[in-house]
Amino acid sequence: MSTPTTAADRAYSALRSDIVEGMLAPGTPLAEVEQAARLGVSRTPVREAFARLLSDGLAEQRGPRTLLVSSIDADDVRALFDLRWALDEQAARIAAHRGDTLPFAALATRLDRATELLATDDAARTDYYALVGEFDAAIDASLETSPYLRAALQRLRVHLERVRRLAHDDDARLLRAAAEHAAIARAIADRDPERAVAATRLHLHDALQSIHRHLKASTA
Amino acid sequence: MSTPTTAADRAYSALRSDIVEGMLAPGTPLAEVEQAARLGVSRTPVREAFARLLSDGLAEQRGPRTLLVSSIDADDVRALFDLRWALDEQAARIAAHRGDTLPFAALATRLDRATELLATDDAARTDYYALVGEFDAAIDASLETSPYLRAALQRLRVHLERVRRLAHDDDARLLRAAAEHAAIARAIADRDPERAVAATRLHLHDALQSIHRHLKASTA
DNA sequence: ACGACCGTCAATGTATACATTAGAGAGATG
DNA sequence: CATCTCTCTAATGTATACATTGACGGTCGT
Repeated sequence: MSTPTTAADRAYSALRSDIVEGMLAPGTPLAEVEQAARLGVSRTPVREAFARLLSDGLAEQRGPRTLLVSSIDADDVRALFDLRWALDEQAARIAAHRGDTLPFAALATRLDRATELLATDDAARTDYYALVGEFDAAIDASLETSPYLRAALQRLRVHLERVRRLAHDDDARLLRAAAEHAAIARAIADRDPERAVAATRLHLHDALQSIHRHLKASTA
Repeated sequence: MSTPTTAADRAYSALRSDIVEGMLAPGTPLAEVEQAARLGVSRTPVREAFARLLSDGLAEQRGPRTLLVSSIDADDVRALFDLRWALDEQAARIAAHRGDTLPFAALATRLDRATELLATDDAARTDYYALVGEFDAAIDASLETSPYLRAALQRLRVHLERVRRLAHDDDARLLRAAAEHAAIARAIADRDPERAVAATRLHLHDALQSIHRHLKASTA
């Protein structure tokens, strides 16, 4: 009962976490032997993990034989949002059309409550991020009949989490983000696709601006 | 000079082609030993190829240890278009904003000419598909600064080609498709994002309808 | 001193051997 | 006759050995 999953899966999860959490910094070379030793497995599962990271875009190839942790800068964020805009908008539209209204209604109220909490207690960040996670899960559930879109969204989210760690939201931004998320959830709960799309656009616009402000500030 | 690429790459390309072209039918089991023997390499590169096919969505897992060529039916097509709609629309918008106008202007005229040709010479199918390929390449070129969107599009196109082989366009449809494509190209060449998006929507709507008609006809 | 060229070797790419397990099929049982 | 279990095998998952190549450091030339 020690290894419920395969070694390749564990290697992948470990590396992926290390990259997303910044433990393996962008630009770090990924060597099979080194990681195999670190993770306590042979090169074979590590190799498989590297292939998946490459397909995720978490690693990139430089030259024919060297793999690096992929870089992520302000320009990547903009490029990421070019895709996110398309996917989130469509996801919101579909969720409003065919999603289960109940979870979104519940999330809307909980997000509103979180807005109040965040105003007073700044330790509620974790709760808010957990709520966003639930929101994403609710979106995924609504996309049961759109597996391709759902898969694209899930691939995207890994990168977005990386960005989130890079550009830590300030409290004021978090407050507005919660309100924006609540607006999206409510529009979906009301089965109003147009409003859901509009609210999503608003959220993405603000989120991108906030991130860019942050990155510009930390670069300068 | 016999192997310019790695064995894993060749195995992947071969399997991918076989799946897209229908030589490996949906539902066919993919066994490492069998494919290794067929392709004349060891299991290792085949294994790597399988991993990539899985991440492409060209193969799917049934149970913990069996891989099948992924199925594709009318419902998959609808799901595929849920994603395609989002991506193509955004791509058209961005191409109209920042793309090189010249290639699109050239493509527009060539597509119009193809429309005339298709009306008389039905052997011009190949030419038309080649033009669409060039159009896609021009879109990709316009997305140089949006690599995430471009990557998502490229992943999607493999599946679309599979659909195209599944539901062969009839001549009438091809004619309209060429005209619709020309309209998109012209809108992009004119740097008119809104029109490009509208033309894209029109094209996708018609394409989806045509495919569904075809599939319903062949199923019945 | 700076750049191009080249040999070394360490890391990758591939094959194979070993360990493990899922899945097909025989047999038993209701 | 269907279903369930159990076995057994053949395939996968992993490790390792072998082959191959390109990244790095040194040398040479200018």
